[in-house]
Amino acid sequence: MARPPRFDTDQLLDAAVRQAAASGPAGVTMSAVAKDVGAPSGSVYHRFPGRSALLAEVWLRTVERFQEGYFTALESDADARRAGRAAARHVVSWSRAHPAEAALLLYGAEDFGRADWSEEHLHRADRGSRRVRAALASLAAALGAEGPRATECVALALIDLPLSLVRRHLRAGTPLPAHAEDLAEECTTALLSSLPGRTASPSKAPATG
Amino acid sequence: MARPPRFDTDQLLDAAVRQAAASGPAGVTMSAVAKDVGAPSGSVYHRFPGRSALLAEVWLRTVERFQEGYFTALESDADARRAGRAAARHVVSWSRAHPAEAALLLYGAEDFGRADWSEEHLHRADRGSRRVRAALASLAAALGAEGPRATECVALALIDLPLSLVRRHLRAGTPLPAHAEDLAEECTTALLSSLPGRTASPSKAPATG
DNA sequence: ACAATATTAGAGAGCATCCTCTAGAACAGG
DNA sequence: CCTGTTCTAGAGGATGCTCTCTAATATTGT
Repeated sequence: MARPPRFDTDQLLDAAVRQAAASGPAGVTMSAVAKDVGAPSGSVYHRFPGRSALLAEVWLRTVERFQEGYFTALESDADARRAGRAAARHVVSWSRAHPAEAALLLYGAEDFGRADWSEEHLHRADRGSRRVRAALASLAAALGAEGPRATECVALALIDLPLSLVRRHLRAGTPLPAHAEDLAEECTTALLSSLPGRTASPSKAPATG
Repeated sequence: MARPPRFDTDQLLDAAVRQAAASGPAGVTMSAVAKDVGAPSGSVYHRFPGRSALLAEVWLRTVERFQEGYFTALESDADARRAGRAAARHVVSWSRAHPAEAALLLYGAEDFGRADWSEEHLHRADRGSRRVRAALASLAAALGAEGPRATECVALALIDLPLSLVRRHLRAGTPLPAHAEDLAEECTTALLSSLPGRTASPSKAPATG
């Protein structure tokens, strides 16, 4: 007993992603999103209580969609080194498959107005980052390297480094080259092989790389 | 035969840097800068023809100040590997010494309205990036690795990776830890040691690439 | 002292955006 | 058909920002 929606939430968020990729988080205005899908601004406000909510949702949806495959890759292999390589590849290939959403990932939650988010949105964000931190720490432990410094190095290898590669090309406007996944994997391998405190020795499995 | 300025260019640019570090490039508004130094908006427009010019100047001044020391580090040593390590350290230590300006470096020229820049500003920007590309390519060649892929890997090792380290802490709001320079150097060393096509050998040697 | 000039000072027009508000349209169920 | 709910539709106020314009002011050289 209700009128079916002409513009649903995902449709609006898709438009928000396009805007963010094109003009940055600041370009995600309620009117820009409305115009993008051909809706009046009232329809956008019907779905989201305000701009902060829209920004939070578009950021969280993107991050969660990315993390979905990322965790799968991270847990794809019992060997920590191989799992790390798979994760690095995933960052690049996911970005290749979803360039607009990848452009979003290059920003941070602060750029999407985290300061104005609701409790619930903050909670969702925290949940995600805690999960990432835990996975990275456990992978570092599996590699035999513990402590915050090792975890930081693993984070650099498995997240920041592949993202840098993507950022470089998105900023330049050039498409990701075909060998980008290989390059990311190689670089990650190199970093993991020189973890502080260790040089190279498997956790439970043999194999170096 | 002229009245001395109460608010000079550098003072206004310093305020712009503070604003950009605090609220991103979008937060650099003419009125925010004016209020920051306690000047009326007219004084800001007396120095800069418009917002695009202010954004261009603050971006270029920051990049050029950074590059000044960066190139010195890159050319500090005839051995390419040592020079690369010095460059990576410089990225981190400069960011530690100039946190607000480092926050700016984490953005890109596009975020500072490059699309609206004057010919001259575009020229200054191009000049800088050409010089960086040249230095990286020459360092890659000195390492015996040629081709765009090797250059890209060197860029990752000498720029993006140390910047990622800085970004991680600036985003989190935590200060750069004392060992950050060491960590950057180690990671860069690891990457340089595994350049595509090579593994390890001195500077002028034949090359595979 | 006087003229010339660079600069401050700030009001206000023009514009875009965020958000509110009211009116009505489309559809499911009785 | 009729009722109730969800949603579209878009006008309009409030706010904030860019930029212009006029007038006043401080300083130097003569």
